[in-house]
Amino acid sequence: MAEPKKAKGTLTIYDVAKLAGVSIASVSRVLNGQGTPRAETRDRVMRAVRELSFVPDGAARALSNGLKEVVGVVFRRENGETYLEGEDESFLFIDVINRGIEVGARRRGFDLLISSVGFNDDNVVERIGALAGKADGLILHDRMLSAAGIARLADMVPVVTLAGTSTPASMNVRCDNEAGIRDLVRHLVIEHGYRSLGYVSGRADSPDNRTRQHAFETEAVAVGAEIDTGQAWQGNYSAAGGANVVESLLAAGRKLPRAILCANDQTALGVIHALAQRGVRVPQDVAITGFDDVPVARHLHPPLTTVRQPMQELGAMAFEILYSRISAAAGKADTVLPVELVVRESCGCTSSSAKDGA
Amino acid sequence: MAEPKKAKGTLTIYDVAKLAGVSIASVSRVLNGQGTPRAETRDRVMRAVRELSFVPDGAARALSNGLKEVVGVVFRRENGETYLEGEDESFLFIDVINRGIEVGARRRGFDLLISSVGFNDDNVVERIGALAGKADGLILHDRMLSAAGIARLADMVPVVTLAGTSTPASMNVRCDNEAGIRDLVRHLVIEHGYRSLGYVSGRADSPDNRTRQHAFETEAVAVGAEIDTGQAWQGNYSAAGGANVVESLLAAGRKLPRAILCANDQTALGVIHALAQRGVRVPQDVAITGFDDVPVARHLHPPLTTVRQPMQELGAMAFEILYSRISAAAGKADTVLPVELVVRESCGCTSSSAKDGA
DNA sequence: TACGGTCCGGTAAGCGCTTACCGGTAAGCG
DNA sequence: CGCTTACCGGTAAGCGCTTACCGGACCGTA
Repeated sequence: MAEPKKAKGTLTIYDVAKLAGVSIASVSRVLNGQGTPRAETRDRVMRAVRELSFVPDGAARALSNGLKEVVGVVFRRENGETYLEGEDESFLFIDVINRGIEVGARRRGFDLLISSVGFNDDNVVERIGALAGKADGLILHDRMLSAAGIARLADMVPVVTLAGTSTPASMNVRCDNEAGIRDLVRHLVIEHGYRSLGYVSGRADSPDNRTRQHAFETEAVAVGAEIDTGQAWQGNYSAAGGANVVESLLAAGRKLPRAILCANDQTALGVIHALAQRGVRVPQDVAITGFDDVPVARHLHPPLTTVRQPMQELGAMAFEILYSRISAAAGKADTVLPVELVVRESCGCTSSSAKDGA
Repeated sequence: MAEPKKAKGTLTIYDVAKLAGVSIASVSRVLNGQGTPRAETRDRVMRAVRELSFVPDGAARALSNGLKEVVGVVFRRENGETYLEGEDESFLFIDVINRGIEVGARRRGFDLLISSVGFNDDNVVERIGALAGKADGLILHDRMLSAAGIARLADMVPVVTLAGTSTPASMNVRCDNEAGIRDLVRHLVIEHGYRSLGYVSGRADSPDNRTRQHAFETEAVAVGAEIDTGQAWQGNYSAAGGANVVESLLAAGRKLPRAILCANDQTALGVIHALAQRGVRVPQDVAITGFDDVPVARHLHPPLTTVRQPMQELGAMAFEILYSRISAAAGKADTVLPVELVVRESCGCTSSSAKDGA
């Protein structure tokens, strides 16, 4: 406040020490709460720090401590510049997860170094590698990189992937897709007595989708329901994709199964819309379920029965796993978070029998 | 790929140098493209780097170079955990701006260190201060901190604020609110001949809002229109706030002005909705305009006449300003980006006369 | 053959911090 | 009253990198 300081940013612990009349070691100790400095020493240091608006240089601390307290987070941009309607949803997911990571990180004094990757960027691994050099570890969102790419990065720093699969070198955190689908199938078959089921899939390259589809087939067989499958059921996680599946199924004159599980809520939204257009009633003629429990799910007509994934916990957990790996060289390779069946009305339950998990 | 490396992360430039059979200086030079190493030297280094999956440590580089290549970005979370419907909009703004910052940053090899702040977090300045220690500069989104808080941070690192006002120590980037409002007022008064105007304001504490309101009053007077003002016109940037204003104006039996400017598109959305409820026709009875040009603006009934702000450019510009300050100790204190009037139909233009800027 | 000029590449210092180590002072004890 | 013990706090090394500086090798020229 008083002296004309040197060129901003050149302020070091030496300046503080000089002003406080102590050694740099004392300044460092006070700042980090190490040792047991005398009250007077502490005061003098604190006063000098305040006077100078001193903040210790993160790079120097990192170098000395071997800990940057920074975690790199990488996600995929849907496309270059503009944002489409449908994109909001996945955007929101990413944000909620990142928020979870941030909450977990803050608890340990870490900050988030964020980088997004476009669909057809090149040198992605190199770019993320550079990021890795500035962080203690990396969290990679869904569908970022090939297994080989992940392995290369995992060679440099600890890596946690989300909703993927763990590799020898990287750890993974995901939600319990199997349990979610299993609960859905059982609810539909055992409680409602539906005998025929269909599954509108998500993007073919998504591990989450593959897991869900596989769980669907396995569980349906286990409870003795018929399933309708095939290329016609291929969606892509979007409402448009879901509507398409219904259109082409109907156009081909196929009889719809009694209940249709959708890969995610967006898809269910499209399916319900397309069905309504054709005069098919939900749930009287066909029961529909989603997956995710996005905010609008409860406002659909009928309110959507779905599976809630704990997105924010997912992020927080991803950080925690990474952190334990960073600080203790140990971390669970594959972590599965529980999901929750949210029964509303699109499955055929009535608002009185449905217990909305909200 | 072959040797059992030392504990991951302990890999240094010395390891690379040893494997390549050169000195650390050569490794560094090759990695940074300095000097003119022989082709053979370069090859040996590159091969060793690849073999070891080496990435130079960012902290050490930063310490040595005096440049971290990291910019801190701070924004405000609307509230703790859940996300409300209306929040999406501002969320999106933040994301688009951040995306702009990222684009600008990438060009210079910088990454984004991101931190969000809750409404009633405490020690905000301390927390951001810690962030500042890990970054070369800070970009603060709208309405984060008091001027004093900003000043304290600006004492530590270069600071750019968005949509605020510059202080002696910090720089600011914003859109040209005055011009936007001026264009709107002129269009309504001069081209359409409306003689009475109203302005539904945004949050009272928003610099953007204050600027817009002031420009509205000034310009309306300048072109000789009557204006209706007062407490009744206080909105809060939300659709609900806009609807509220209309409700209470109507409930009080006040005659509406011929045209109403809204502080932002969200507000206009609420206003149009409330008006429709009461049977007031837009634009036949009352013309409405927004501000921002959010994606839905063109899909409203009638399509909304508004002002487009170059959000992504805003972010990119903020970074560029900050960067010039970091690298050359100079940066424009106050930067104003041009906006664009987007004439659609809610002002009374017809789709043929309106030239949609999309 | 000898000498000057180029060009590479190695050696070492230093970036700002943390902390092991050690020395000095004061209090406790015999 | 002198010696041990404890407690603070200072000195200096070292974290992994960049780069100024310098020396050696090789070329060209006389």
